[in-house]
Amino acid sequence: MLKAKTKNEFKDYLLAQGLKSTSQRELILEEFLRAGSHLSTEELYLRLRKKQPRIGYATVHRTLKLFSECGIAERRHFGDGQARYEACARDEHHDHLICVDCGKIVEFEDPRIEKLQDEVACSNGFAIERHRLELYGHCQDCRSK
Amino acid sequence: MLKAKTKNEFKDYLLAQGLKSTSQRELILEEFLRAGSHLSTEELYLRLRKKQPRIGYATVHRTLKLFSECGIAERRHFGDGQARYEACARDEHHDHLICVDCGKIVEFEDPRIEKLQDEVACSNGFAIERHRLELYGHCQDCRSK
DNA sequence: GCTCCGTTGAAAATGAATTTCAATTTAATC
DNA sequence: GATTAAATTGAAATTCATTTTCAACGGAGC
Repeated sequence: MLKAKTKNEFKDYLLAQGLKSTSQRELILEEFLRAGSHLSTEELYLRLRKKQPRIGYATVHRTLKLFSECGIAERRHFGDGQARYEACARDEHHDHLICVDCGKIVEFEDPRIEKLQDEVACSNGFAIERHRLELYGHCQDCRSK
Repeated sequence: MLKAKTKNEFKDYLLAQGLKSTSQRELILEEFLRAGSHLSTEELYLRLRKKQPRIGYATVHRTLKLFSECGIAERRHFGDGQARYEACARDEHHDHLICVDCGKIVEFEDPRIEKLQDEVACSNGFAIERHRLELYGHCQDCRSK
């Protein structure tokens, strides 16, 4: 199962860095994987509080940072002022469609676009490391309301 | 001249909104147009202070907000934690190449990419309003160092 | 000039992200 | 299981950019 694999990955990372495995870290990873993507620190914190009211915001924040350091999560900004974290499968990449009305986020990937990006970068003398593509608009549901 | 046109545009906008034309607003627009794009509030504020030491940060901030309301400037985030404003020619659009080493920002546009974006959005039921495409990498200069 | 009302600038407030620090917990070692 | 060194936790404080407040000021119509 994917989640179990990710959990092991995380433990390995902690071990390798001389960091410790704690009940909070396990709980946060568990909930992060369960909750689905694009959560803000605040949102994850509130969800966690329901299960473990004594957990601290700082711990959630630090643990999410750990996740992104070890490649389990990626930090993103979609323009509402909060950072959001999404679980990332290794070696995969996708971009986002964001509904400006309801906030829905849809993931997509398109190799043709990626190819053109490389082309453009190359002709400007750049070697691309990463990119960000976000399409903002109105989703089907919101348009038919 | 383009700058003069933009200045008139701004005055018209102020008039239309029942807002006032002030020496600060003129000065800020002047310097904004002179300074070239992708400035943060802080950077523009510091430049302005050299010419008019009594100008306030809040005024610069509010005026930049005005610019983006009336279509003279666009607000962007490139991931360094500060908003940046760029002068925008009407009906034009471009994307950005950002060097992760030296911070250089290069603008580009590619209709082929735009077309594919529309395609993707459409097939997901979205009507695009705007998009953001940023390519992060290493520029020629930084790679040859 | 007078008056109304928008603007300014300094300071305070906000909001998210991050850091501090004393108390606690982990995990390696005895 | 006890000891110990080092990492972690959570509450509170801090930081940093952004935004708002408010009293003094200034623009524009009368």
